[in-house]
Amino acid sequence: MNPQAAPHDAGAFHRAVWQQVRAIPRGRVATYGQIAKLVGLPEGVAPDAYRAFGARWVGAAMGACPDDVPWQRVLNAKGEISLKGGTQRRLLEAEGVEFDAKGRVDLKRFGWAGPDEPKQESLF
DNA sequence: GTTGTGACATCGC
DNA sequence: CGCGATGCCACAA
Repeated sequence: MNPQAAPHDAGAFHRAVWQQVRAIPRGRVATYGQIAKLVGLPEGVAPDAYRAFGARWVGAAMGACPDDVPWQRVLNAKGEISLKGGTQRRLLEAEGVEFDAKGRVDLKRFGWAGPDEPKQESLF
């Protein structure tokens, strides 16, 4: 159906994003690009376009995500919070995520490798 | 229907 | 490592 139309199911896409965000273990963070990649390429969307704006669609989905979605665990590629205010940071700190002086998280340490990565917490 | 902006990523300097 | 510029889709006014 919709061989070429495939008008990018925003509803299904948003849902897929939320589902993926829910998979992020506590005390772990993921980037928008990571989530976008895990969700996969929506039908009818060019890989280039997805690479360029997929992460943004994820962010857009976050803006409408239900409360049961740990949106706070989603950060940008720099490991920093895009939103202003200190709400998100405080929520992450409550989970054990550390921030540096620049307000950035060390993705090498708290970055989520993905669903392939076991939920173990061998941080040390 | 056009214009503008966005919870970003990547490349170059 | 930081900053600037670019890419390109969807949605709101």
